[in-house]
Amino acid sequence: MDLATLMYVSYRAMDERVLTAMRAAGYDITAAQSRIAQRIDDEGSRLTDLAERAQVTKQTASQLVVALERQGLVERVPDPADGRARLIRFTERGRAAAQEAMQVVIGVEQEWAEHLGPRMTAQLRAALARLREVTDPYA
Amino acid sequence: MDLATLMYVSYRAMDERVLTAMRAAGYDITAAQSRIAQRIDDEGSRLTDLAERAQVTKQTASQLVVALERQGLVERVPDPADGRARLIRFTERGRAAAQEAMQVVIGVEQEWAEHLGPRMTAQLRAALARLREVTDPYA
DNA sequence: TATAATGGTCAGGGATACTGACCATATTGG
DNA sequence: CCAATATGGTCAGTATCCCTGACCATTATA
Repeated sequence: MDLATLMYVSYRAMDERVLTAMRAAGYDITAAQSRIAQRIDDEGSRLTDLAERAQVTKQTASQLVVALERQGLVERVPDPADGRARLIRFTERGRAAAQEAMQVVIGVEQEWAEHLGPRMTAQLRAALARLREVTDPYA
Repeated sequence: MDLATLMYVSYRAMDERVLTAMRAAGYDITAAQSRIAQRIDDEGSRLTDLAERAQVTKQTASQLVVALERQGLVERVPDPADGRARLIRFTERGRAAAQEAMQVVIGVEQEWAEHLGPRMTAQLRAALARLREVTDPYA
């Protein structure tokens, strides 16, 4: 099995775990919404930036933000620095959700670390970080 | 950045490379179609098995197979062992496409290996394979 | 100040993937 | 041996994702 497929398998497993946990916690969120939400800065982010970071068009990003907004997880406020722009930022509820999701990620990573052992875990992280240098267009 | 997201970044880069190359070679294939096609055995596979391996419903798998069939990449033949089932297998053109895709994957992996060096590449593969033991429901 | 660039939205469409209902063939328990 | 159940697939309908193209408002630039 090639490296990319191996990565996909585990990525997908994580995704599944996080979404299941979030649904159990009462958040009706999807994978794509989560990928956008993960990229919102604490001070708020512009749609264009979110789109670029998530590697989707701004139209797609906009749609996902609308969905997050409908669930009361984010809000859009005017950007004081630019009359055209609006800042997307977490609501209280959104921040709580983000933290909850992060807890799940940390938990799953701990499970993984237990299975791999500390040495292999460190090697995995180092290799992936290094690989990112040539695979992440927005690094 | 968490491990799963790091994996997603590189997985996605590979995906992009393969699809771009395939389109350049005249195959009008999508990522989802490719994920199904990758799982077709040389002797042919049943829809249900493909669906399970790709972790989608059989309805979704069926739809993707139809798309591959329309492009002349796969064909469906009755399964001699079971009157209900049909075997999905590559056509000549499909086999050629699969090989072409494999070449691209190998090429990209070589690029990655050059960036990481042989030691880190081996560590990455070993760690991912090990991780798969706890993340792949159909391993 | 006219032109171009940037931040976003609206409209429309194709692909992906799901649930639910259903049919045909195989398998199994009585 | 046959009724009940399981399995392999299809059909229909729908939500989400993500795209292209067209467009508007504001900002930056020549």
